[in-house]
Amino acid sequence: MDSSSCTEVTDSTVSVTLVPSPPPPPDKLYRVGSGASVVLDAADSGVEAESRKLPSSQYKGVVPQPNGRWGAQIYEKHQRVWLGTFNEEEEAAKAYDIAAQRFRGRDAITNFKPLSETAEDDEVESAFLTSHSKAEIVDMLRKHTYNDELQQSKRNYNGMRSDGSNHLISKSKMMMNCRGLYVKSAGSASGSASASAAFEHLFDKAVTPSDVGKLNRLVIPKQHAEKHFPLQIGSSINCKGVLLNFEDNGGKVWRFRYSYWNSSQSYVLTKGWSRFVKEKSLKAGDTVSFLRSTAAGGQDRQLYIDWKPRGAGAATATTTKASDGCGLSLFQKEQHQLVRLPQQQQQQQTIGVQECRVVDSVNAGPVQVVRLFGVDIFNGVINQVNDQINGDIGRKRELELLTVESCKKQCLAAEAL
DNA sequence: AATTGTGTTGAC
DNA sequence: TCAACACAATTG
Repeated sequence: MDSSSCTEVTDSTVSVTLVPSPPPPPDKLYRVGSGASVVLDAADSGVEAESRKLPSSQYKGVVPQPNGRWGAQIYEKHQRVWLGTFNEEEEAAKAYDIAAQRFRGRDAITNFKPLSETAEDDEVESAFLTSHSKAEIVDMLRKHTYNDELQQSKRNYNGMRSDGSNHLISKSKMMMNCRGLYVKSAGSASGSASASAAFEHLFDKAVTPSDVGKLNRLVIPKQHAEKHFPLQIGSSINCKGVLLNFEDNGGKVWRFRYSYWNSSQSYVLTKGWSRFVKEKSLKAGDTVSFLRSTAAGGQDRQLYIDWKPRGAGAATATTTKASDGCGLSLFQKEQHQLVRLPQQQQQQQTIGVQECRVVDSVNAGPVQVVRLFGVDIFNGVINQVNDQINGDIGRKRELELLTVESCKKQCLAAEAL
């Protein structure tokens, strides 16, 4: 084995000719069972042999999943890049198209022709694509947040160009982005509130081996949990808990399910936590800190999470673990009016969602960068950086990004992503 | 237990 | 490159 998969390729733009989109597959097949070799098992009369196999997709880059869903994938450098799973075959096909355009250029062969309706939109989308690394695009596809992010970027683009300082908004907004791509209803509208940042340190916890182990959960010390993250009875304590969003120093938003485990009588962060551990390479003994911005609204408690290596004080998470880019400590630099994030704090059914952000306080270093929350202030730069990162140096990071598993299921959408 | 998405292989 | 198939790794 060589490089562990996940290739991040250089931005070569191959040109292929476009293609008439393949005929829409009218028939919906349904499958059952697990495992590719499954069998519906009918009587076999030879001809029926076909029925035991998963139906192939008529779309390029789309593969059937044992459970009836569809996976999307694209190849590059002899390696497969997984684009996620989707309920609808067309969604998967679309995901492939997007990836194809990002990976192979505008003229890449796609399932459906133009990505966007109007020429202008198409233009914007292309720009959007190229302004993000392949890994980012893939990540969005896997998380089903692509559409949203694209929308956001469009808004920012229209609404505030020519205003020097808005570049960052675009990014941060995108990071905060939450609704799944299916959400059509209720829309946009929501204004934005500004988070004039002031951070309140909630508490720290030195993670235990089990916090970073296979259990995929972080135990929140009871006293802290009850004080800072009270679970509301009706909505969560009994079932799924709530989803909390945090943003890390790289500007990445992390969502963890927070709930109470009766069995162990403890408060825990579950879903999503393992990913954080993995990406940050958290080791037992390291410390995670939870913060909250005291926003004007008072009610909108944005949460942040930070972490530092065991050694305490100085080491820089960033350096050590290359995760999310610069460690601009919010604590120090704070007051970066980072600003208005879409306040879509919609709550869904039993699950409540809160917006939070994570910060890396460790690195208060002299970093004087133009990166805020890991985001470059200048768009152009973003690309370069990304592409560099994606070069050899950042292979690992790329990997992480790609592996960062995805929120599967649309539940996410439902769950308020 | 249900699902995802990776390992692999063979066809193109 | 690509998709089919098998199945290990993750999540729920």
